[in-house]
Amino acid sequence: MATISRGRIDKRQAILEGAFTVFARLGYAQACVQDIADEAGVAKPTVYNHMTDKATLFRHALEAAARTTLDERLAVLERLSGPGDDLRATLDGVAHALLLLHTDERSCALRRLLYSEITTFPDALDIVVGSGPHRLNQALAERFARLTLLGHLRATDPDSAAEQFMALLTGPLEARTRMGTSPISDEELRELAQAAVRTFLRAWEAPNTP
Amino acid sequence: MATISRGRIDKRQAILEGAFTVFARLGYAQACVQDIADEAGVAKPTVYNHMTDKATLFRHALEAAARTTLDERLAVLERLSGPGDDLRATLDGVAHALLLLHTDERSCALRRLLYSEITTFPDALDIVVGSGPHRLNQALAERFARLTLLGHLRATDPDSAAEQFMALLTGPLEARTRMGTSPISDEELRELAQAAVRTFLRAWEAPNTP
DNA sequence: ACTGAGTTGAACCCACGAGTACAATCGACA
DNA sequence: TGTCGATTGTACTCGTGGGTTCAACTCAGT
Repeated sequence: MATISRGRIDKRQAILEGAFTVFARLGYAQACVQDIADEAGVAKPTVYNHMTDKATLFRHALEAAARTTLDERLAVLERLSGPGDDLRATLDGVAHALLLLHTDERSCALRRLLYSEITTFPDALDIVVGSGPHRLNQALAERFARLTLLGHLRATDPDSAAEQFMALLTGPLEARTRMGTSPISDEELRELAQAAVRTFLRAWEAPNTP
Repeated sequence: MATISRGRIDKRQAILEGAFTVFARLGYAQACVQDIADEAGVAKPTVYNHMTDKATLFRHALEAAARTTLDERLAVLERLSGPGDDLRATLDGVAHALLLLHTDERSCALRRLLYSEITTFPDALDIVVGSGPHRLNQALAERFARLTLLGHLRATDPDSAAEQFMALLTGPLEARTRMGTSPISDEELRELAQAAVRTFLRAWEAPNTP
């Protein structure tokens, strides 16, 4: 088992990472197992030693990548726990960090893969998003609810607030980065974050701030 | 030429439509030309009579579908030309119409295809988006600029306003429709539209409305 | 009826890639 | 050192699908 045979550095991990890399570069159908094996520095039969199928290899690679990016984002949201004296500055920071993660190579590739294979792998969305945007929105809504209790935000639906915050943040990116295929400067990212926060606060900030 | 031989109803059109249907259902790589020919009610060599290649067939199918959906959306934006006595009601109507188009089968399939093949067809984005979101944003920004002159909207960047309006509108959809794979009720669509317009106006409406 | 462009069905060639078989090898552990 | 399981390279089978060929056919326009 992978957890015991540590003699040669765990091949399974290398296979999963290589698989994600190649799938991200070529898409599911175009990627051939030999390429993946090469990318992982492994022989083709070894791949089939660990994964029964190209399809399950794909699923596992997706799952691993999704878990990684979700954890990164949740970590960023932690900053909203400490209330902070300057709400706008805190939100700006969080927004910028989220945009950085959102424009990450890994993240873009994952979204592309999900979009592309959603028809041939209907369960891929459950694998990835089952712990994806939903959990993220939920966590964000939780923070917003707390901010509402502290009198910083309007006392309306925090779920809707979280939904719209993420929309304001990531929506404009698609057009500007050509769906994640062209890079974007850090300044532009920072401006986008500030613009999103500005609009968000104008609409959601509690009217009676002392 | 296709413009002359009208004897048998234009095959070219049937081929393009069939191609888009099959590509949308299976993705580029999985779709085989025979399937497309069957879908179009045409023999395989006929396909190659009109299109030199599977790749160019793909490009032309994308282009045709993109032109269609763009025209539909631009038509909706026309409603913003007549200023209208009730801005919110007008925006609600436009937002709802845009959401309907955005959740259309054709539209979702086009987005999926674009996302999936953007790496193997880097020029696909130019074909589609060259007359896609950019032109739409531009048209919307134009209307917003006019509304600003009429004193309805804040006198700030109309481009940014258009960008954020579209983001507020379409962003929440992705999660709710599971990337366009699960249907959404018309009521929910209407609520989403109103929520987006509410937030948008709170942030962008001119402060001194008589 | 004659011509010619476009269409059709069927068969064909060829490349590519998933998955397997096998003999040789390596590394850990007794 | 000897044994065992995992790994490796190679070579193989086999299905699939892009693209082509060709003879028969259909339907204008004359």
